[in-house]
Amino acid sequence: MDDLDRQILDILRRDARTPYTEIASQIGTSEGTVRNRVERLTEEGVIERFTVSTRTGNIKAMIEVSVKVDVDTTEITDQMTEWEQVDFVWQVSGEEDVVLVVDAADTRAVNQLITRARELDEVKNTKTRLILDEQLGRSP
Amino acid sequence: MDDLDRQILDILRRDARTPYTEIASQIGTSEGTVRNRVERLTEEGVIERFTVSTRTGNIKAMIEVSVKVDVDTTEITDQMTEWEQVDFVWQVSGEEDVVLVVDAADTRAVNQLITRARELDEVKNTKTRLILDEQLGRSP
DNA sequence: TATGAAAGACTAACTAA
DNA sequence: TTAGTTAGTCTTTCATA
Repeated sequence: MDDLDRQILDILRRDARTPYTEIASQIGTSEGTVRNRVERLTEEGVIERFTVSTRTGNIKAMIEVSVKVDVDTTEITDQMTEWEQVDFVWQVSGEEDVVLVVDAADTRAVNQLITRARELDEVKNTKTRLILDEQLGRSP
Repeated sequence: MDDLDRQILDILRRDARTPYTEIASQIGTSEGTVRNRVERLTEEGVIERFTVSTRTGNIKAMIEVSVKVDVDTTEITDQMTEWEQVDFVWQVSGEEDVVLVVDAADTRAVNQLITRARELDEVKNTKTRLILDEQLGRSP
């Protein structure tokens, strides 16, 4: 991972559809180099996936979930990935064990997700935060 | 937003490089239809951006930051988006005001970010959670 | 919804470090 | 031996009917 890699990632994070030729001219190298490096970064797992970030609804939120001590958290998270309007399911350290990042149509939909989580026997408690604003960082 | 849109988004979320022709054949429509819909979804803002998700380091974490009451949070978040290894900066409701989603080389790098946040006069407190596992949801 | 033109990505052969 | 370049070819996208 050198500086050229970081510049490529920076451009792709902002627009993953930027043509290789365009990236190449921005960072002063050839199309082939960019292509080879993107391929390498993908193989190495530095690039996890090419994706789209969406906003299907009006509300983004984090639902923090505490599960009971004797429960295999992965069992819960596997279920939650199947729920609609859930973008990410994170297992985290700290007070709570699972964080759902959701993109919901409205507050009612968020509430339904919270209810659904609370209805699981394994879930002790939930805490919800609305994401009021999201800014993209510089990452690499 | 009908079912076809949802199917397209579902495919793009998993691999945003899937050719329109390939998407079309998967969902039983024409290339032109897929292209027009992706274009529309992008214009409407349902697709926020085409991007890459990366794992440049070994550690992903959330750093929750409380700022003082009399501070304009946006001033802080604008700075934080410039910090390296920061993927997202969220302004959130709840106990804390800002959440940084970071992708750091190692625990030391996470610690440096925490220190950097704590050094800001406007910051009251921080709380960090490691993201132990990330799963992609079904979202739309 | 087709079709052809234009843009972009890929192959493979080559060069340089 | 590895990274970078480039010309030619194939694929995808896009505009038009």
